[in-house]
Amino acid sequence: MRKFEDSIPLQLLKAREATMSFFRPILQEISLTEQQWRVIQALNEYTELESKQLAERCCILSPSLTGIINRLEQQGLIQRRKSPDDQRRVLLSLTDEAKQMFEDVSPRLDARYKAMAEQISEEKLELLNELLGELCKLKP
Amino acid sequence: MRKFEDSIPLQLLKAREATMSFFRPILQEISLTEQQWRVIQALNEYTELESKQLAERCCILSPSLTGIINRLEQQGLIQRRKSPDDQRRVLLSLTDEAKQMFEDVSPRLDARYKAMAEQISEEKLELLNELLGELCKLKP
DNA sequence: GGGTAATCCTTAAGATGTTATCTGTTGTAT
DNA sequence: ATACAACAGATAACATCTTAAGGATTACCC
Repeated sequence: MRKFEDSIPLQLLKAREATMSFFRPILQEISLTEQQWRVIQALNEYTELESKQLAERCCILSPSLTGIINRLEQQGLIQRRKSPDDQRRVLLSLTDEAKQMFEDVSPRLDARYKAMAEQISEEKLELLNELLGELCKLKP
Repeated sequence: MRKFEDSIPLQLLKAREATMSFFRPILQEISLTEQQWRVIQALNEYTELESKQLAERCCILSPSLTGIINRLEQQGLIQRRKSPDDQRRVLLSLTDEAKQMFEDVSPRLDARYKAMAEQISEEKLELLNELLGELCKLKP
C-alpha cells in the first residue's frame, strides 16, 4: 500500500503550498490573504457578481465568504448592494480604489506565475491542468 | 492571460476537494477531521514521533498541531511523553484504542482510494504523482 | 390569495491555518 | 562556568474552514 505521505490528497496539498509560495510574499506586502485576493480577482473579471456565484468561482463556502466580504468592505475595497429584482441576493463589486490596486499589483503576480510556469515548462503545466480537470470530474 | 479560475493553485484546491469527497463521509462517521486522521496515519506508520517531525509529515503547522494533539489526547487516542534526552521535545504515539480504531477503519478508506484510482486509471495517477512531485521541488 | 417549500444569505460554534511572540531547554563560545 | 544564540513547543490573535441552524424573501401549488 502507498505510504500515506504520497496519497493524492496530501500530494495536492503539498503542491498547492509549493505554488503558493511564489505569490505569498507579494500578497503579504499588500496585507491581503490568498482568499481575499481570489475574491478581488473574480470581481475584476466579472464586474458584479452575486454572493453565491462569487463563492462558487472562488471555491469559498458562503459562510466564509460572508466574513471575507465584511472585511473587504470595511477596508473600502468592495461595495455591496441588494439586487433590485430579488431582495435575497447581494450584488458585489470592486471600488475604484480596489480596481486601481488590482492594476498595480496584478502585473507582479503575473510575472511570478510566469516564473513558475517556466520552471516546470509549459507542456507539463498543460498536462497537469488536464489531469487536475479530470480529478474534478470524479464522482464518489 | 489564463483566467484566474484555471490558475494552478486554484485547480489544485479544486482537485483536492474532489478527491477528499471520497473519504469525508467515512471520517465523518467516526467523528474525525481530515487532519486528525492524517496525524493518526502518521503515528501508525512511525510508532513514535516528535511533534516537529509529525507536523512536517502531516503538512500541519506546529501551532495547529498543538491543538489537534490536545484534542486527540483528550479523546484517548494519543499519548504524549517528554523525551528523556531532550526536555524540549515531545514524543507522541497512538493508544491501543487508536490502533484498534485504525485497523477497523483503514480498510474502508483504502477501498475508497482504490475506487478513486480506478476511475482515473493507474497510469494517469502515476503521471499525476510525478507532476505533483515536480511542483513541490520548485523554488520561488 | 394563503400556506408551504425552496432559495439566498447570515450567524453560530468548533476546528484549523497563518504569523508573531513567548517560554523553557539545549548547544556553544568565551 | 557564564553569557548568548539556536531550537522545540506553546500561546495569542486574527482569518478561514466546516457543518448546522436561523431569518428573510421568493416561487409554487392548491
